[in-house]
Amino acid sequence: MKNLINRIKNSISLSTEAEKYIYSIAEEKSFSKGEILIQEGQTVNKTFFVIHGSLRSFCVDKEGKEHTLQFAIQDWWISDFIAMYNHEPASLTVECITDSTVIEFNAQMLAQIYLQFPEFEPFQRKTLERHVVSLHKRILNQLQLTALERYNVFIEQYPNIEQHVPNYHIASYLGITQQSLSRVRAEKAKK
Amino acid sequence: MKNLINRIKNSISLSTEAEKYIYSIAEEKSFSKGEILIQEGQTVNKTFFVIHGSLRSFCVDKEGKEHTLQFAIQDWWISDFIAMYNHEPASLTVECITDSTVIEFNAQMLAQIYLQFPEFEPFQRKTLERHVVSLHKRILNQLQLTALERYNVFIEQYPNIEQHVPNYHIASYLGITQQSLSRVRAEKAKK
DNA sequence: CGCGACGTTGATTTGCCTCAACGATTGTGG
DNA sequence: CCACAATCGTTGAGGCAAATCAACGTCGCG
Repeated sequence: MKNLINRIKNSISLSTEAEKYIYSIAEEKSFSKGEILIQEGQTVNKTFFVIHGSLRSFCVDKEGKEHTLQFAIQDWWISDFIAMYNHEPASLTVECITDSTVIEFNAQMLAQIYLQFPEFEPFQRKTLERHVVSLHKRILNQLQLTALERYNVFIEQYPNIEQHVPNYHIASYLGITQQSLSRVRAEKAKK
Repeated sequence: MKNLINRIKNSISLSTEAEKYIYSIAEEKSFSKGEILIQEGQTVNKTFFVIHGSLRSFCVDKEGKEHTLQFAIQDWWISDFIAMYNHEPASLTVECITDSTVIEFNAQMLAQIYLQFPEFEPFQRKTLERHVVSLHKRILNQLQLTALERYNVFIEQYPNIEQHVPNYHIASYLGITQQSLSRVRAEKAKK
């Protein structure tokens, strides 16, 4: 929990009351590998801040294939933001990849925080701006890079993550098959 | 300009002073087809709200190919958000596709607005949330849909735009070549 | 041990790219 | 008003990167 408070304090000054409020709407929870934090189809009233471990959000297409939208490691937020911001049922599943500890926020209560403590607005605005930037970069990478190049960018962006998450999840994030990723990695290792 | 003011008023209540401030930092401008609003490499201190017409942002890869990140039509915002939010030189170019009228904002002055008129925060937060949602959807589409399906989603999302923007720009947004799009459209028309 | 999960490799297919040529349309200068 | 070039979309031929289908090796675990 300290992690998050410190991150916020780096960005804005936090009153004691506001800090108390955060503690009142947040709950530290642990999940083990394979557990589902958000299930496709359900109403999304939670968002998670990762203390340690790794999680991912993904959708399942009409052929049953999974496509990873996001990985989350320490200090990242994860949820089904499409569902949460649009107030619609989840189209994504959020799954625990390795044993993890997260801070779970009730989304409704979190939305209240801006009314009670407007000082959070700049913090959230900056978080959203960073999120937009990373999504723009991801789209540009997808448009202009080859599978190998995207893989290289990935392992640079998520160092060490490959040791913890299976390759077929990484493949599904990069938009290729597990087999193609295997070949790409073999090719890369040769050089 | 009225468009934008009304949009804001739909979302938040706007004091007379705040409305005056908006007018003071915004300038309505017209650009003709082909004009460049933001040039790759330059410092980005502008963001645009579209009154009418159409624009796009794109990057140029190492082989000289263009990749369209975003189209903007009436009531949309466009800029190089990567550069603007990260305070770095533009990696994108923003170009006028058809003769257009936009409201140009100075990015620094716009950033000030939140200090002087905190009531703007919720408006901007919602704008950013919608932006994140649309980017998430775009990434999911790119991961799971075929070229034809992506094209269908595109013309649903931007109705009428195909009449105004050349097909090779649409192709570069979808992540395929102009020729492939041509074949996809021929195939679609047959059925 | 035997099973399931995961990664790799091979053979074949396929969707899209590349290169190239060719109409149709539009705009421009003589 | 026409000749011409430029722009844009289409179509064909061939090639390539990645998908698909399938088999197999390895590792960890009940």
